Amino acid sequence: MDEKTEIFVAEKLRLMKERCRIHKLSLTAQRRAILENLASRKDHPTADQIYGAIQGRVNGLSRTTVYRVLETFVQLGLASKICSPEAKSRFEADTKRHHHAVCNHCEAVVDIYSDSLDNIDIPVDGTCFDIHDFSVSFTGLCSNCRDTVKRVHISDKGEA
Amino acid sequence: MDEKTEIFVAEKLRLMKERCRIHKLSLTAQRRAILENLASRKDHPTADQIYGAIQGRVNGLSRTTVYRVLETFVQLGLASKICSPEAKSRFEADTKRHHHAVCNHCEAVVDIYSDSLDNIDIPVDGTCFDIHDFSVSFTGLCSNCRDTVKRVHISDKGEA
DNA sequence: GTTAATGCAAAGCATTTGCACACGT
DNA sequence: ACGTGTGCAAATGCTTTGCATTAAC
Repeated sequence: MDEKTEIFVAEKLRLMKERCRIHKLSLTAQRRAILENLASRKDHPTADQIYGAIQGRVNGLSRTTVYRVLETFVQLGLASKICSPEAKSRFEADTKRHHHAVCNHCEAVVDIYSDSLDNIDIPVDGTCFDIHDFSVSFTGLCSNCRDTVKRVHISDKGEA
Repeated sequence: MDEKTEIFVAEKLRLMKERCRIHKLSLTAQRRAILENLASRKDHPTADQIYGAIQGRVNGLSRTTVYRVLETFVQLGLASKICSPEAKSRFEADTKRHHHAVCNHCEAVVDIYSDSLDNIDIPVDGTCFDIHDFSVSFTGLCSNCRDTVKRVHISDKGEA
């Protein structure tokens, strides 16, 4: 683990303490271990992969706890959840390029058509990825839910 | 079903016949019914929702077939698969805005950081969606797989 | 007639839930 | 002490698989 990662992990742990205090959540060994593992890796692990990585190190850690703790972290804005292609899928017949907006509350998906989104500049980055296609995913509240729901989660995107 | 949808469905069916002929796949009643249902709806149904919608209309249709046929459609470029928030999830500790590239072959996920992507113009469209955040998802081949794999699937994005 | 597709039932994973016990504050 | 978090085991839900049957070309 390089120095940069160590600093990142330390900062995450600090932030967790702060958020837990604010929301009156306990600082358990499991939460610490899970956050430490997640923050120190560069891949995008599933709950089960995190469980596999630390089950030896935390006495009697259960898979259930990993699932629950990760969900808590997402609520606290300490982690993000991204979806995986092997997952439960939705389908659509429209195969032209277009984009989606997903409601954080009711999980409705709406299509977005936009020339400007279709033509964004694709950055040629260092990963040597051979890009075939792309799409933009928006998250937020749909027109039905925006009036009903005050606040969906506690995250404060953009910092730390 | 309005006229525009009817035309879309008819065109999809035509395309299916063509693709099936090219790849020597059978034109079964199930495939027709599933494509017809998928193409005529504006939502983003799960396999199960499609099954529920047409199980009465096709004699003895099985859930398994719906799963298999949808997968075939994706391979043929007749449908797209999008991931759903209720699905198998991956997590990451980085909650700053960034983007992802997912390998079509090994399903690896790599992070992409780019100021230009972070600042794309968000179209103010007619859906009244209250957008909280967004990210861009790229699909293609990662640096490992690009050399190994010739062609991942048969889709030809951009037409039809 | 051959080859491919379907249906069924069972298996496989990922994830969630209920409840008793243990831990953090 | 109090309330919350955890572990366990069982349940749930989505998806896949094996194999015999049936249908398409």
